[in-house]
Amino acid sequence: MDCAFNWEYKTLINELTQGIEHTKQLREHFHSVASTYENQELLLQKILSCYEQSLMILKCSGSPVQSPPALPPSSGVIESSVSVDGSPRSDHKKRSFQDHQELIDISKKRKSQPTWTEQVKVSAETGFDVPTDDGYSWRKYGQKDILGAKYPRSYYRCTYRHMQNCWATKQVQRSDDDPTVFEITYRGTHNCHQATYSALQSTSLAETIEYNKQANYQTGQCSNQVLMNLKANLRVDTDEVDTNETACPFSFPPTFFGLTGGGYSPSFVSPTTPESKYYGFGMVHNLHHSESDLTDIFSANTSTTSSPIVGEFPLDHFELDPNFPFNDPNLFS
DNA sequence: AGGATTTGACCCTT
DNA sequence: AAGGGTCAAATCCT
Repeated sequence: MDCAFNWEYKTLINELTQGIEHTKQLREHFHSVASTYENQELLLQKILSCYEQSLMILKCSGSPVQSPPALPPSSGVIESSVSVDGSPRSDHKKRSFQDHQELIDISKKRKSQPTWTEQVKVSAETGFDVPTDDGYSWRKYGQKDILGAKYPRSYYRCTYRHMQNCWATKQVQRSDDDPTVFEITYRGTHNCHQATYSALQSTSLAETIEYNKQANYQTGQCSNQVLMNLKANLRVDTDEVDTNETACPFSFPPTFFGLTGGGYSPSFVSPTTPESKYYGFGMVHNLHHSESDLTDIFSANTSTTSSPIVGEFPLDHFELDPNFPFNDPNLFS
């Protein structure tokens, strides 16, 4: 059976089921004295979102996601401080053909990574400082003056790049027009262990609408990426999917689906957050990714399947930290 | 001492 | 060739 269709079908069912569940909850809220307007509004948004997602899936079903090509032999080795033959990487001039080919693969991979931006406004409370805590642990690896920009651009990569082969990066650029606004460009998706926490947060909170409105409905376009985003964040059973070829081990930061910083509890933000300031503000998401890149995305992410850490997030099958706050009544509300 | 950040140099893309 | 992205040695911080 066609994997993409299979997944779309399941996602659709899942969306509609969730819509029913939310509607039931809303009905209960109507009969509850304790129910607040905000809660009801939130449920309404959830329901609307389910309908919108379902519609989107139906619209997109005309352009099914293609199965990814087999990985090139070298793509499993993404990057290391030494080359294949063990020589130091700094010796670029003597790079072998194999190394060169490897770099090309890496380049392709990076280029095809899903990319989206957030505009984050900081406030006086945060000291107008760089918004660093988005639920993930980042390490700064570069800073660069950009032509025509007043402020330098900072480059961050996932702290667990080498430990867990997580290739997510982000760029932080302060806005020229409004220095309190930071444009954060995320590239690639986390497949490190912290992604599990964050993905769970994203599903535990209802503010998943903002992203979709801003990034997808706004453009009126139907991207396969959207489907993959859904796949990464919804409770879809992907058991029947061949994980070697078509699994989409994506998980997006908690803000990716419009989750605002104030929406999730700092108590379980990131396992380790060196840059531990907490920011809460509205964000605008803007996904930009070409559909033609999809096959590369699959390739890029399937290359991580050999890793012991799996970023894929079908909630039915994930592994959880035993300390995870399941008892939190708001967790799955 | 080990990890994080800074920063100049290098590489790749356009 | 220019500009952006990344690397890695040097430096800083805890």
